[in-house]
Amino acid sequence: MDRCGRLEDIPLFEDLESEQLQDLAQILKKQNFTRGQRIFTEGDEGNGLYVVDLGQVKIFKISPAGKEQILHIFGPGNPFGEIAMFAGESFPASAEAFTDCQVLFFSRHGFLECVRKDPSLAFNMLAVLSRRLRKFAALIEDLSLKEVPGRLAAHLLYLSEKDGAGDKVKLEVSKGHLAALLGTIPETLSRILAKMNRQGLIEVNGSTILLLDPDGLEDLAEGEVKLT
Amino acid sequence: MDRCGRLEDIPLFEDLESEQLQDLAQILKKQNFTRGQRIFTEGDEGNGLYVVDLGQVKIFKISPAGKEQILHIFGPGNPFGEIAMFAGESFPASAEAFTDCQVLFFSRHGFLECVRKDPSLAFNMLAVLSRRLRKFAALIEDLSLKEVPGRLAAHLLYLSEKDGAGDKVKLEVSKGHLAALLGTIPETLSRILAKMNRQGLIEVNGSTILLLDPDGLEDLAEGEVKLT
DNA sequence: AAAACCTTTTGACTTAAATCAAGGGCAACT
DNA sequence: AGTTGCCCTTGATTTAAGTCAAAAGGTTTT
Repeated sequence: MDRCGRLEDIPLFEDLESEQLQDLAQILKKQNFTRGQRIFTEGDEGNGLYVVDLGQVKIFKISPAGKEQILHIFGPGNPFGEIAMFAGESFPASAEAFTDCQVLFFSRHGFLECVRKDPSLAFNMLAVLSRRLRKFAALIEDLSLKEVPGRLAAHLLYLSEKDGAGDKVKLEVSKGHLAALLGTIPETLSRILAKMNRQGLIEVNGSTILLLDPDGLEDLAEGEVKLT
Repeated sequence: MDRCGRLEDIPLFEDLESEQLQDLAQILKKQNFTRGQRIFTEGDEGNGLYVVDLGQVKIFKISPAGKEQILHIFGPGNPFGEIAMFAGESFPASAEAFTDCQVLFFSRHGFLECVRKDPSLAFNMLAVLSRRLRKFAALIEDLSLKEVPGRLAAHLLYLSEKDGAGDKVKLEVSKGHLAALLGTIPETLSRILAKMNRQGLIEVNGSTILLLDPDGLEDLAEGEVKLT
């Protein structure tokens, strides 16, 4: 989705009564942010729900030492800031514009009203939250039980599946950001890419990566083999 | 909560119409498990929702090498297995009886029917999922951005807050399990406890830990100081 | 009380990944 | 063309934490 022309094109708002769509359209406010601009910060009080309309938004945590763990990079159609709506009021992580972007903002009260009225919206929201829990569970598993090569292999396979583009994967983020997504640092990522390259698992060309040995990557991702 | 006598005592079912409570009571099935018994395994098809009635249930991931990351230890009143209900069908992690336990099981179809009928149930479910997302986000932060002493310090402070028992914390799980909860191994945990002891941060007596220097622990948890 | 079992601790060692520091490649701008 | 700045890579080193092995404490069983 390149842009959310109509509300009903947003997965979260699928199958909604047109009455609710109108209500939502009423309370919606568009906001613009430039690349790098902070949308909200961990700990801030959450006053509503955001949906990416245009561009990309990064959800992340950062340590005092400055190391960053990216939790999500959301594109058009993805809601964020929802946790604060349903549990407590503070944001559990920070959000900033990953690219110049436009977001739709729905006030807490108005949105909750709509959820209460339309079971479809509640269901869609439950589906969104469940998918994110699943994704987080996978990330926790990666961080706790896998080493960086395993995480990288899993990520590459995930990308190749998602894009359906065969064995050629095009990174849509810089390698530095990929490192933050994998819970490591650029230097380590660089070394591991080089090592995988040497071993004939992949072929790296700038931000294009050719998966030469998907089975080998699978073994790495499963933790059955080590990258020697 | 020591046991869920009535459904309406379960937070998830708070504020429900009595009609829905009756529906739920209809479809509910009680199941018993003995300590260590598997309830379901990651990847299994999810056919319904569980709620702990008696005892404790462990939700976890395990690596091929046998290292375990515990995601939750749930006591009475806590639902689990819900992600498979709302997003995809497979369980994202495994569940086993942490103690002998009894769980309530609600079939997928019947439960979804209730959610559709009663907005309160949807809301309660959204709150549950949101709280878990928040908890997972914190765990990801810990694993990615903090070292083990920081995680341990954070956990101890969390326990002391939760129990409200001043500065004396009683571990309800073995140190081995605490290690798996923190994403490390017993040896490492043991060493770090000993080190914190030596530095006068805590005083360990079996499974009772006295927090001698909460501020120092706070600094550790925030990553502002290192345990030398 | 002895045996068997499980948990925890301690020590010596290895290893994965972070840190520190420097250099290389590439694009944008002047 | 040259400079600036950014991103990426490479090398040397440090460090946190995992591994392996053994011993010490406890608890339950027989």
